[in-house]
Amino acid sequence: MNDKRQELIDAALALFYEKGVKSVGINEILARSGVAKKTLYHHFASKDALILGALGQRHEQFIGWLARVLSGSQSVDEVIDRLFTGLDHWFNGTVEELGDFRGCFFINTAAQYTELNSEIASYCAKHKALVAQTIRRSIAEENEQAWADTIMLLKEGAITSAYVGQQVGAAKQAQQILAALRAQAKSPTLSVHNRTSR
Amino acid sequence: MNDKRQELIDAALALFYEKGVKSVGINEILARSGVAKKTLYHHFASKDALILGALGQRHEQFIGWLARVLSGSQSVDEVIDRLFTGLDHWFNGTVEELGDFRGCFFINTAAQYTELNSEIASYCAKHKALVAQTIRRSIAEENEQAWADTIMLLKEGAITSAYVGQQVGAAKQAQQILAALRAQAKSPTLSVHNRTSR
DNA sequence: CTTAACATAGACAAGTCGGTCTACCTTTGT
DNA sequence: ACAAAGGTAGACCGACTTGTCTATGTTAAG
Repeated sequence: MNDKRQELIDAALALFYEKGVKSVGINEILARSGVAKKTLYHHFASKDALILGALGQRHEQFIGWLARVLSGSQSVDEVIDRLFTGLDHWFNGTVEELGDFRGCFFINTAAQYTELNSEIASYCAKHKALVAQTIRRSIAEENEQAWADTIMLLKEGAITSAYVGQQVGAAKQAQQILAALRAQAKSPTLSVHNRTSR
Repeated sequence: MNDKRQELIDAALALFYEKGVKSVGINEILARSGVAKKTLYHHFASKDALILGALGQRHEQFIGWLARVLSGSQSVDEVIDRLFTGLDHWFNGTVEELGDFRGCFFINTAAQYTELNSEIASYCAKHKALVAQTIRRSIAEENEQAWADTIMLLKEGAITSAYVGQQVGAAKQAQQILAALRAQAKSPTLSVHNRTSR
């Protein structure tokens, strides 16, 4: 049976995201899930393994949400519009799928596992790379895919500004910045910033 | 004497920034500083108070570095150039003043103190606001100060991308984006993005 | 010289941590 | 019917946590 394993991951992710991985003990996860300690250590070798499981679960959740938000986009402009509108909803807590907004789970977790080569820090970096890939693939125009990196940078800035800086309007701000960049890129007379590099 | 207090803060900040506030115990700070436990609790009411002290110290450090980097700037373009060149050096570990790059201490600490109204989370938000203010004041042109928010957003994105996403070139990427935005803002024919709003 | 402030080392309290283990129960396939 | 796999409850371990306290030493001002 994998359902005990799943219950553990669900409880762990909820608590980890709410309070931070270092602030949540094994026993709290057991109490919340109603699973016995022995069962936990039957499915996971250690707390770190459980954290990786929770990261994996959140990764699926987030990429799933992202893909749904971006699906059917016909242009870079549409990708930007959908993504940052979605982020705005997330920041304001109206995306049940992602839970109450408490910043990016991967950023928060990486901040607490500082050994750079740790499996956990690597997973967080990999997640970010896969998010970038998802954005890239949702851009129909092949010659515009370099926009994915710009979008990512603004997205990271918006998440951090919204959470740590408590700027709830950060997604809209980022969206305006991207709108300006797009307007410029489309202008034939002003091609200072050529978007084919990188 | 305040030098014991200072030694404690120095040791605490170094360890907290390197490993994260939750991963460092009081005893480790005492061992590193060579100060007695009783002395610590003479100067600080609790570990949280010591964390606030370390945040305060880092705030002074960072604002000091920032002001120095930005000092003498004559224009928004110059502010952007100096700031992101400085960030690039920081990310690549060539700013001894700020220590080995391990992301933003305030972002990392906020990620571990998730009660939104906690003194620690509030301090982190306040720090970000004061950084924004420092940037705003370094912009000579009064009608251009709204650029500070844009610069902040890109700066936060660059820090997070560099640390969590392990993209060492994030500062340069942000700088290119800002260069494009500036080029557009200066173009008389293309004023889609009016920079007086907030 | 005395007194007060500040320092030291480190035992100790009281609790939490991750993780192991015993003992028992339930489900499932052969 | 029986065995194996997976479950439960929770005692227990050793290490570590923040914070208090005793007992002693040093420094400086009046």
